[in-house]
Amino acid sequence: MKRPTIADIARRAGVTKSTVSFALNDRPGVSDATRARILDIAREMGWQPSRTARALSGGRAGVLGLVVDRPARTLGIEPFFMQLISGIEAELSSRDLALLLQATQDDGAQEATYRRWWAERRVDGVFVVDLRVNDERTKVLAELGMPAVVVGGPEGLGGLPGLWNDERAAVRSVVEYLVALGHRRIARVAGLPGLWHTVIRDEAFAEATRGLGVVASTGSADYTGDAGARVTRRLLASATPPTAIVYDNDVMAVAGLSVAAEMGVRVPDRLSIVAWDDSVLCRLVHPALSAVGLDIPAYGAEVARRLVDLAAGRTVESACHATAVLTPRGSTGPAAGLDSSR
Amino acid sequence: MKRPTIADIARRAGVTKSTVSFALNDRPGVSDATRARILDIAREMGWQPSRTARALSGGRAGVLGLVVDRPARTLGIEPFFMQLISGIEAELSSRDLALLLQATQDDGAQEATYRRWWAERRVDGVFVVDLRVNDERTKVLAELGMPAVVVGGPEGLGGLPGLWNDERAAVRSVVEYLVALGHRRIARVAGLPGLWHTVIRDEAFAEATRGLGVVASTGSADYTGDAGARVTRRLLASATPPTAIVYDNDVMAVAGLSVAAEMGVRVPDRLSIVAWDDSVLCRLVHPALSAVGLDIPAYGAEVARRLVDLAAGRTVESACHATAVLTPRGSTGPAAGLDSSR
DNA sequence: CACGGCCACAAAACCGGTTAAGTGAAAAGC
DNA sequence: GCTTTTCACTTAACCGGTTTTGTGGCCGTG
Repeated sequence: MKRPTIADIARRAGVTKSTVSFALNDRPGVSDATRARILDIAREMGWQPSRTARALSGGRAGVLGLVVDRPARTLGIEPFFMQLISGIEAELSSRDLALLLQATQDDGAQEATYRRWWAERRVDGVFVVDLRVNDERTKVLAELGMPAVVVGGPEGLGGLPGLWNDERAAVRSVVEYLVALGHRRIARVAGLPGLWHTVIRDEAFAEATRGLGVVASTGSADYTGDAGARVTRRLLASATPPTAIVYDNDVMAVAGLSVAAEMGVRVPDRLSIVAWDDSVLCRLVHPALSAVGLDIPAYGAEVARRLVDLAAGRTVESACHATAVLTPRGSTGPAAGLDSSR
Repeated sequence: MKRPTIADIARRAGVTKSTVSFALNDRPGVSDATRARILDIAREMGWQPSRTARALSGGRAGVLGLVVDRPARTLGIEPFFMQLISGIEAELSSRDLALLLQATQDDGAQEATYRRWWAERRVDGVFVVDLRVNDERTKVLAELGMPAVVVGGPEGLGGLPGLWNDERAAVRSVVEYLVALGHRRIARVAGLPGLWHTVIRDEAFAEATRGLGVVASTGSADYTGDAGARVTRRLLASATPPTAIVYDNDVMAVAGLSVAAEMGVRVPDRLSIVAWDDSVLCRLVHPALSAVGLDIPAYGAEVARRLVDLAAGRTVESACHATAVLTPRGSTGPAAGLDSSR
């Protein structure tokens, strides 16, 4: 059987489409008796509003978009995204909105996707992730006047509202924790150099270690296990290896742990490891990794709420969401070696 | 500035909407000169078709849906889904289709989502993942007449077309590999009991080990690291511990490896470990895990092609996609202990 | 009693496309 | 030379809602 439309209901109820529409949308101008009758008929016929018709008429699609720019094979491994997505999802589905997902290969394709989506009126707004230094996307979005919320900040937002976490405070707490354990040679394995994310943590790390008598070094990687392993090997093979390494994500930290095992460097006796982005992964390995984490689904939900507001025409301010906290586990301990023997 | 519509183009070109529509859709009935003029104007004005208008008029949404039924926090950790999704995405975006994602909490919600999407004409079809024994979803989808392709099979498809991998052959190859290495006590740590996936592997494992003088045992888990660790502890603490364990996913295998390290059971000297679902995770740990894997993005792409065909009204047959292959790495080796000393 | 206001509903336009049916003029056919 | 066909385009309906404008009857009021 064909799906019922408001015209079908109108015919059965002996009224016109508009009356049915008013009744179904709880708007004044319909008598209680007629309204009740229409609602009954609608329920009986199993009517559901057509999303497309509403979208065409109302001018809003009821869909928010997310473009993720990672190669297919590495996309899966980082828990961050799926957790963010499921947080966003939970918020959206409770409001009867949908999430449109697209995985692209490069930044240019991402901008093209934004343009197309907006021109096609396919989405009411987008989430922007992986904010870069001098990010072209913010310009495109501002130019289009497309509602967008940046997952990140506070720098480089390009006029768009953002929601970020206090990276500086988190970095500081990690450094202080390690220094308290006696570590004086601390290395950091950073994520992709172009991301604001990385730049902010770089600065915060330099800042936090300054004046504490700490020899800080930063190695550049790209979030993949291979890069994390490579940098770790180099660090551990140096004449004065660090006694603690902080990794910019969990995947690299796990890779670093494996390299340590492979090179016979015992964790945490000889080397302490701290991972960013706490996830199941950190508790999966032995020893379990001390990690800096936060409630990512909650973060996603909050970001979603903001984009919903923005798409509905309300103004949204940029804000700091939370500060990630360190959960010490088996991979960190007192510094060993020369430093502690003094 | 407002987005241009075909009416705007028609006005500028001095023709009617329908002529513009014909011209833009490469349909006959328009002179070459007029067609060229219309195309020029459309390009100049930056016209893009409105998806919603097309969807309303044409009856198809240009969207395919995927409902994933995992708790937010565990969703992220398994690389399988993101890889599947990105494979699907790659295929869909090349055809200008979109993927609508929804994460639900229970199976009932999933059916409700299907009904709602279909009633709202929001999607043209759906992907069905995590097929269960006696899966209610297949009934609902058949009842709705909603195009759907099952990621899995060949059993329990409930009349829907499916695309699966040859689990039996893969299980057999793993068992034969381990037996060739001298293993006679092989354990399997299975995934969620309700999934067809699991049932088929259970049977295949029993079948493959039969008649080879192998003592086979299967422990039930749920894909989480915690469950994998728990079962592994139980297995290794028994009087006659297995010399090889096959895990139903990579996460549990990594957890198992950690438990072995924690209990002082050396891998692969005392225990060989094989993971299902090969991913970066397997190469991240030390020793790297021997794993059974396949090209999941390619699998996703093939599934997507099938659903696209089905949604376009073409008939689609169920089929076997591929057989996962074993990649031996550092976690497997010759069996040690009593068995090899004979 | 004439008037205005309000109520409940009808009529119709609109969103931006697609598509079936219709039309006038030129080209083809006998 | 007249009919028929073809071509190129127009008219108008349709998809399924929302929203603006119209309208007739009932009400209260001075």
